[in-house]
Amino acid sequence: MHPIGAAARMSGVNIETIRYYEREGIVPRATRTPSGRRLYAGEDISRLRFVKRCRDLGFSIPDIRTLLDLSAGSDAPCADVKALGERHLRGVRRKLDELGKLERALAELVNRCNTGRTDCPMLDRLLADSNA
Amino acid sequence: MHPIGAAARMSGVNIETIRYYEREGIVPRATRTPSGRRLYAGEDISRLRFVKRCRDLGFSIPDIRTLLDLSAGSDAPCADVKALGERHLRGVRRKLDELGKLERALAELVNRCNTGRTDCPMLDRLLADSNA
DNA sequence: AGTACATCCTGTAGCTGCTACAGAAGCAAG
DNA sequence: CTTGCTTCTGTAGCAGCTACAGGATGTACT
Repeated sequence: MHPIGAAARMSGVNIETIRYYEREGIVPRATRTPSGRRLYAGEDISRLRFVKRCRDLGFSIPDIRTLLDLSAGSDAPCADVKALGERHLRGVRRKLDELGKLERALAELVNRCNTGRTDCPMLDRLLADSNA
Repeated sequence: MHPIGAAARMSGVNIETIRYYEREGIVPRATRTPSGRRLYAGEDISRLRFVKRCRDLGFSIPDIRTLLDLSAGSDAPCADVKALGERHLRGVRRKLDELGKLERALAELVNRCNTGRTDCPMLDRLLADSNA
């Protein structure tokens, strides 16, 4: 059994975040020492790692809750997990697409800027009232 | 002079957001009718549009403040504007890169899922304690 | 035993950029 | 004069943490 600091190091989730997850019910309440300090067993740390992996993949907290529920079920309903993953993937691709458009627009704007003179094509564009 | 609803329609910035920008000092305090309603002139609406364009390009509020200051200066320091744009562009590209990695990882995970059976490769991966 | 220092506790406030109320007041049309 | 739209202020909420403050506890060393 490890105190929260060790659990944080082992899981890659930081201390404050672990406490936050506990408040939110993402991880179960830790057992405590007589003085009230949290203690984590191996499976608790695995769960923290699971949550961290999901977060790194961009899953939302509600999605993670669902994934945890699914993984806790007697049968692991792969179809549901896959559906959730696919939905999330579509969201990620949409964002990727939007960010790509943004990148192109921004790059074009920055490229116009030839720093030689004082007047600024980028600023002019942003300030222009026409949308042409 | 237009009331806030018209200003919102004309600028594409919604009413609550306009008031928020005013509170934050992004746009100057609007003049008011005797009864206290906000009134916007053409230049106010241009400014709102400027802010909107910047937000659409992903600039943060502090960055927009800087851009507004730069554009208000007697000389428009193109070099500074360009530098800010480039810095932002680097940030966008970094995010794009990260999101791309995430997309690949997620796609691989989802692809592994063959919904036929009850046990779930994706979940297994997320749950696994090894990082192999 | 004393003391220094790290770690931990709870509870609350802050971050970004809005958005969504509630409850009151003004305004325009029939 | 009533109906219904718009606007007002002020406050709280969203996501997902992060950063305190102020106190207790644990550990290591002298």
